[in-house]
Amino acid sequence: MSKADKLKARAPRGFADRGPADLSATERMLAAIRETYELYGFEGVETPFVEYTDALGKFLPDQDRPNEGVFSFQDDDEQWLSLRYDLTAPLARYVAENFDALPKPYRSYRAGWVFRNEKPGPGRFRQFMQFDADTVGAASVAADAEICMMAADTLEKVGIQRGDFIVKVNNRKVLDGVLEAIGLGGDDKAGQRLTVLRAIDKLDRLGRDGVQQLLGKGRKDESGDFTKGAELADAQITKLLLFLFSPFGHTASPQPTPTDHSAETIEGTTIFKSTKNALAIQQLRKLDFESATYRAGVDELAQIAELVDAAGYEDRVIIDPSVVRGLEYYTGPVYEAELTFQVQDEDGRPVRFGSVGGGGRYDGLVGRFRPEPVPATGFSIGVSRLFSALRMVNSPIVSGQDKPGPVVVLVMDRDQVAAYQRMVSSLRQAGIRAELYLGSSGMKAQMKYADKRQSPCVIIQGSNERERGEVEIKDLIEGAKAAEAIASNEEWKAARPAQFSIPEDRLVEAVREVLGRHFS
RNA sequence: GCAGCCGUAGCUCAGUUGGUUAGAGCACCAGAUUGUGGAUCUGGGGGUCCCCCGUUCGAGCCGGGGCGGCUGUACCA
Repeated sequence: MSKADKLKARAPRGFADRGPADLSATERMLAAIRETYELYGFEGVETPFVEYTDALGKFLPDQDRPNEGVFSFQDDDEQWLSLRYDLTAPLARYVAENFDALPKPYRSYRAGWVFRNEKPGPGRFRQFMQFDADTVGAASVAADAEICMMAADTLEKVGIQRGDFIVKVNNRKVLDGVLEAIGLGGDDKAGQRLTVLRAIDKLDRLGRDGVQQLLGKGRKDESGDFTKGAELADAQITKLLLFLFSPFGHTASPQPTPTDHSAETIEGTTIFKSTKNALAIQQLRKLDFESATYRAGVDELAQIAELVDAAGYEDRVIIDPSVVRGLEYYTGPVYEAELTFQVQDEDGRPVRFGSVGGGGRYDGLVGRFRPEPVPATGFSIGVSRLFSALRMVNSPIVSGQDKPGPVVVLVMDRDQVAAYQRMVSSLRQAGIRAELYLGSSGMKAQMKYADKRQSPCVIIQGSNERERGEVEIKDLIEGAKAAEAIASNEEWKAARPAQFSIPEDRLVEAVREVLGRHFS
């Protein structure tokens, strides 16, 4: 059979395998997140990967494009099912289904895989993990403030330094109020409102000029592709910019970014960067848009600011009116956890990491299943994104030393496998990772195998040792160090560095000693 | 989705105006060493030159279409 006839071994586009190093590092990171969530009083819950499509709330697949955005399929009874694309909608379903039994407010966390059927890119997969925490049944913005503080604690817990991240907070009511006040209220303006929100959402990436273009006629990107704008009048744009930059400077990071300036001039008014949430609230009140929604939203932000400032989080949880988040179901406070440090990619170009998580209040979601309205708020961490960020800053939680490989018992004589297996068993019974070499190659290959497995040492017993009732232990870590000084192969072989012989009944003891040398 | 760039061994890449059997380094396997990781030397396995169609006596190279990758942009619960 020629190679062309063989199946090509490849993971599907946008799906990734994970090796042992990733697995254990991810596990450590998840444990740290879980610990923080637990500390705040949240409890675990798990829901399935698959939900009824209508429970996910987006849209029923139509016949032509049943998998637009989500992975969907039909059950025996014609019911549409979908792989979940976030953890919020499934939680809403769970809470509604178990409403009477759950304590309220119900506070729970869960980590899990979610799936999105869209074009993958670097660092962007069709299967990825989220780690959420939600408070359901609490209308008070104290719940929102708490979740923001918890997000900050979580990032520190996994090894992001204070100052290298911020949790930005805004309120959809504020945004809605501003849009209303500049004449974009009403159902007929829904499309335009959406375009405006999308433009605002891009502030940190495109900067003020880009957003200004998108609010007006539109913007052309580097490749010459044109994005149609919201077609707002200049007066409307000015008001929006005044709003966006009112507590100006809160997307700031130690390094310059497109949005990081110490002052901004809009229509002759120069606005200086403020660094205090209370000041930001003052500014927002000063703008005084003619909208009850706006004032209610600012009041909520003021409460949140007061709570986080009182708890000493004012340098990490920051009011920022440019945060938009999802366009689908958020109804009140929205938040976004952003990493503010810069790193270099492989080509040495500076890269900003940006958002590693976000969330907000979704008061309408559980209510879809219930006769009564149920307020809820929650936060979601993009586990994979956070993980690669931690890799880049070398957080000890992901770069910590991996556990050593197994002690490998070499097979010198095929007819002695039972004896070798006995050694393996005695090591295992002593709690030491160990294995018999199960391949068919010679000794040299077995040494290479042990090396690749990161074995701390190998056990050697040929006929010579057996006759004396001994085994040889070769310390591979020590040996590798010793080898650096050896140039010729003859010397290398003769020296047998870091190798010693012991009576067979002292095997466990001696291996323990070797392990103790390197992994105390 | 749209736009630009790109596609030769597991990886990084050479490959002349279109001309024998397509190369290198690294990696892998084996031997030198009948029982020792590294280094060195020698040898070996690996390719539908992304795919299809076309032009040509002849295509890795030229043309068209497709697929895939990267970058930007759009969408994003």
